[in-house]
Amino acid sequence: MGTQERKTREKEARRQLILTAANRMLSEKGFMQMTMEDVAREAELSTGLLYFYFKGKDEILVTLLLNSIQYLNDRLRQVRDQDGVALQEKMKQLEDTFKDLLAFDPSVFHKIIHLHSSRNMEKLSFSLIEEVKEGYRQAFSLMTEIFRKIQDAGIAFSAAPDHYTDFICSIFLGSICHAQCLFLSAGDRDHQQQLLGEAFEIIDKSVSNGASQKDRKKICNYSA
Amino acid sequence: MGTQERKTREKEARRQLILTAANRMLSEKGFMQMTMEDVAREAELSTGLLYFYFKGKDEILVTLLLNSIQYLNDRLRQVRDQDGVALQEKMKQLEDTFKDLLAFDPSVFHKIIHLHSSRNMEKLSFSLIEEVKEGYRQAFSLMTEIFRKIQDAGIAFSAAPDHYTDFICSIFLGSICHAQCLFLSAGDRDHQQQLLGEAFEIIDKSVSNGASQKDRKKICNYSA
Amino acid sequence: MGTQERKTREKEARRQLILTAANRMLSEKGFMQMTMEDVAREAELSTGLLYFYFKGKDEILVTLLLNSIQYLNDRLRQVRDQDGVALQEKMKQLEDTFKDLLAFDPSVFHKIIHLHSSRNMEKLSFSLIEEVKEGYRQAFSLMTEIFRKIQDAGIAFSAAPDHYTDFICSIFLGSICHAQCLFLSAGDRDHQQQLLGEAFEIIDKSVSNGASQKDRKKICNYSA
Amino acid sequence: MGTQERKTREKEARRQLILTAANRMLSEKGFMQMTMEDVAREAELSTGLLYFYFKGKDEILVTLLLNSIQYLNDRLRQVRDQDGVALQEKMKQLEDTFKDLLAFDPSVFHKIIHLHSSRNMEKLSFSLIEEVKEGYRQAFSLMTEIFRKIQDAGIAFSAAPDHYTDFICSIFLGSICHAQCLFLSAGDRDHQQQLLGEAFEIIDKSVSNGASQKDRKKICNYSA
DNA sequence: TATGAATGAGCGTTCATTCAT
DNA sequence: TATGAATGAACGCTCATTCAT
Repeated sequence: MGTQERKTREKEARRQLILTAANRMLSEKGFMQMTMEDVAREAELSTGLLYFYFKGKDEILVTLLLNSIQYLNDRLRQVRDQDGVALQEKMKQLEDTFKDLLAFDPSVFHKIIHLHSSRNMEKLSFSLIEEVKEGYRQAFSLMTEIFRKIQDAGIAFSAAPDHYTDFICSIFLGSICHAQCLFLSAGDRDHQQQLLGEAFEIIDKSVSNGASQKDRKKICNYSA
Repeated sequence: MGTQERKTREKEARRQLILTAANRMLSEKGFMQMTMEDVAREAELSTGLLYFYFKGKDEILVTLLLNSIQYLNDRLRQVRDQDGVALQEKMKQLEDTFKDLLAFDPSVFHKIIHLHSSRNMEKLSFSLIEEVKEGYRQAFSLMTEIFRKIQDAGIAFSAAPDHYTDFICSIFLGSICHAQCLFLSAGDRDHQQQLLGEAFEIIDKSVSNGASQKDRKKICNYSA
Repeated sequence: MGTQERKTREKEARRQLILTAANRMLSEKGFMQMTMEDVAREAELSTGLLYFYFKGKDEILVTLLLNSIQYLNDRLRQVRDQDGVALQEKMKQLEDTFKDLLAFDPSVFHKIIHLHSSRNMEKLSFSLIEEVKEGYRQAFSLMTEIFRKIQDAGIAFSAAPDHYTDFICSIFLGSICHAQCLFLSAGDRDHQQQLLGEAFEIIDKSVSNGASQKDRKKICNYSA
Repeated sequence: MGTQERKTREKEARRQLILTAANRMLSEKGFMQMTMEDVAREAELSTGLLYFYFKGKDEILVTLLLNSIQYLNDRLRQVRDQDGVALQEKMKQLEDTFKDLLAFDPSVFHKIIHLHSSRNMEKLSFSLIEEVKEGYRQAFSLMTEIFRKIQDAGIAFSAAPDHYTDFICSIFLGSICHAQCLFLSAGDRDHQQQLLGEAFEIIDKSVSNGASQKDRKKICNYSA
């Protein structure tokens, strides 16, 4: 019935409310400094209610991370499935994907970091950890497929597709981290997007260069 | 006086004892899980004494980080100042520098991460923060100098030297972080060095490619 | 009216449903570990509804205890009123009564214990406490009557009937408690009934012995 | 050195201070209602310090229980080893032992009860649980030895010594529990000692009766 | 210098109870 | 009657830091 449906919707809305509030506090204070009371206050709810919707603090974090992973994978799937585009376009799409992920979740890096902070996973349910693992695997797999497609199109990559996946992942994560170092040393803000952009620029050029040696004609247009 | 000198030396030795112990615990448990009592036990000292040598937990962390930054900068200076080597050699030296940094301090990444964890710097003394900033600046500056030298030697870089600095820093930090993701998703160990190696391989090739088009003769031997 | 009556009946049925569920959870988890949500889930009702039928968690416990007390008193009345049986038979009936009480409510001991746990009675309504008191008094009174009858029949008891009441009550409660100690120390199960049986055996024999000295002829058949 | 020794003594004194405070609060409020802050306040210490001396709330309880068990076993050993006393004396000594245990630790019953409250032992260290088990076993074993000695002396017991052990244990525990029932129903205080006394009186008489039939001469004086 | 006992604020979490619907 | 989301006080426990000796 409509009533039942509305309730379900409202419950989901509450969950989202909490997640949004947690995300705000997470960006503001970091995971360790964020208390459940912070989240409750930000969401204008009682602390107890948080535990009605989530098993605990860690589950909130992981749920948020899973959201971001899903966002990334959705975008990666689009990039993979979109045919008839030029190589540079594919790389540009990848760059935009990561930039948008960063806009979608500015603290995705910190979520990943905390999740891996050894002792924090022990309290998580097995299935939730599995979801994260699966999310990671899908992301890696999708990226590798994309790189393979590019390579199959004749572009001369200097390494195997899965190495490119690792390479791009490292650059994504590293750009965020290095941006913080720059922020500390120079005081500027928001280098993340910029660093990512510059890194992709370097990669793009080197790829074009590499490509040029093999099959320059094939660069512009290839189909899956 | 000799006595005074000996005292100073012994004090410094104690500090090192604590730092070494802290480093061990840091690798073992991570910063949040490491308690001051852990450090004291590992150093076979009392907790109270830690506060005689260091202002607090954070200061220990930052001191350790400064050590690692200094190690890095020393190495970078050597790379910069060593003349008469081929381009590939310079890149290889850079790669080795970072790999050695990782061996020298396996938890350097986590130190950086924690330092930036927003609220953790408030308790630190101004001068200590300045030291870190200065260390960062020097590292960036040294790397940029190195890249500039390479570029000056006629190697066709696809970007400005300081962008390469950011690029390499990102890759260094990102490789460590991504290695953890791989560890979670695949269960393998110790991808850090490997990922870093693969990343440098990709860069090397692209640089060679780029270089080859411009001035292949100049690659092999250049002098500052 | 019939409708009214049905409603009353249904309401009582609901109460019983809750009580039964609570009893199950009580045996399974113990009072402190049993949450109201446990009870609600077990009864397939909502938590809120529990508070329509009962003032709170403690009231459920006490209501269950009252049930068991009533069961005991009903049985004791039967033992008291049944004439023309031998002495040993009376003692056997008493033994069976307690054993059946234990079967009827395996957690009666824990209910009693919790009720007495000092601060737990403060929240209970005056009348409910009075009911428990009255139930206790009736049980003690009934048992004393039974012992008096036995004594009046010429059996040489070594103590006054009310002392025997206390004695038997202590043995009943103590057997349950001691069974738990044995369970902890030896790991065996279900000593309750056995301990109770052994205790009664000891009592029986000593009573027979004592009796034999005075008036053995009167043992076998006496009437109230 | 003297200083070291004094420190050790003072530390032990602190432990005792906490245990004493906990015992007071335990009698006053019961285990569940007693908070660590209560104990700290009563001992005029900070809550944190409690955790320096004890692993947690449960460990305090068990330590107190172990104290009482040790007290009991010491007394039982004395009873067992004292030769050349009459049978009645042995029984009287047993009675006094339990009465003194009750005076030594008025809440020993509640400690036992809580310990057995299923889920509470999970947090305890294995060795501590083993100590309790061993304490129980020793008590049972000592009592059984005592009863065997009495029986060997020619006293006609109506049951095996270990059944008598169970019997006496049940009566001890049951008397305390039943005293609470009486307190609730009648409002009187301190029936514990009295009930225990009455119970022993009943047992004594029945034993004397039983004994008289076999070997009255041996009652008065026997040696191990 | 060195010790380690002492502090105490703070946090994650639980759960009996209430209340809007 | 019935629901179940919402409340919020309470508690056990941790640990960086201090301080008397």
